[in-house]
Amino acid sequence: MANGEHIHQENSNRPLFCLLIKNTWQKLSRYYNQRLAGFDLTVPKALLLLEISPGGGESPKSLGTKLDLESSSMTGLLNRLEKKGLIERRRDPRDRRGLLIFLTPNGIIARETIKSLVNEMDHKLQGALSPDEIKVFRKVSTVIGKQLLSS
Amino acid sequence: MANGEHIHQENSNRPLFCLLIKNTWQKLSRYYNQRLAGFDLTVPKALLLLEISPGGGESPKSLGTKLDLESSSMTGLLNRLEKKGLIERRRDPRDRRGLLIFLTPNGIIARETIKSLVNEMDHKLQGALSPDEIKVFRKVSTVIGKQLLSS
DNA sequence: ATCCAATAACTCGTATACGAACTATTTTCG
DNA sequence: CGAAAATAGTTCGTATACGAGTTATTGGAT
Repeated sequence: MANGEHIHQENSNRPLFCLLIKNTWQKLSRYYNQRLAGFDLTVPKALLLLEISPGGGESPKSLGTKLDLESSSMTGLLNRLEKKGLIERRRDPRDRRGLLIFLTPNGIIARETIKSLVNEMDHKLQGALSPDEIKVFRKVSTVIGKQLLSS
Repeated sequence: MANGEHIHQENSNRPLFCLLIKNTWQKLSRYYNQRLAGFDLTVPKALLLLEISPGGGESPKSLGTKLDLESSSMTGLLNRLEKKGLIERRRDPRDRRGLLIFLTPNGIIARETIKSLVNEMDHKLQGALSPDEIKVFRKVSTVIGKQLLSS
């Protein structure tokens, strides 16, 4: 009886946190990808485009920090966006190791489209939930992210 | 002024829902993967192993439904687990299109290890949050998942 | 000045996931 | 019964992400 299997009152019905979050992300991702497919875009590409300010001039490193992506992941994403003619890589004149990323005219257009599309979807989600619920959800997500780093 | 850009009071500082959830999942995933690496496992493999009851005898289809994975994704996962000697595929005698999945003795051992490891991690997370917060978080996650299907 | 550590980006190999197309069965129906 | 539709798994091509290792460049320490 004291063998530990009743110490935490068993997750019985509840799915593991891990699976819950994985599934939420997967569903959200599929949903967004469907809607972005018409523009020949995907969630990661769209999120990156949104992160590049129309003025441009940020390094892949800096963008990767904002999106929490490794540099090797950035390289691939930037390659695909460059091939589609939405962004441009330029050498950083002040540090020739680095690059500066700029949106092309088409990239700027795409970004605007994505922006309203994603905002609309965010808004729809918020309509289905109370402000309090959203607040708690945001807080818990943040806590999870931070909590994991310190253990 | 009435041009719509102030209708929803701008997400100003808040990251988009999409990015928030993506980042939460990514961080969680990295964290779990690090801890599972010692067993030469990964999150998707671990979640699948947990889903196979020690008695076995479920089809890939059914397991895929529980994990919300396409059959093509299941094939790959099962291949990797089979190669590692943790599961076994058997023909379903009652429907020769189908398969039945069983844990090997090593698979059963691995599953037990994962189980306590994952429960422990779940527990730790729950310790950092209030029961109410967890409840709301679970609810919102569920709502998001369901909401997206119906639009 | 020179040598070594740090940094930015890239390459490579692997795992994950999807969708579309294909194969082998089974089921359904005319 | 026998053809057509449905179903289970697989294969294939693509996108994403990681980590380890590589190259080029910069910066620091001596």
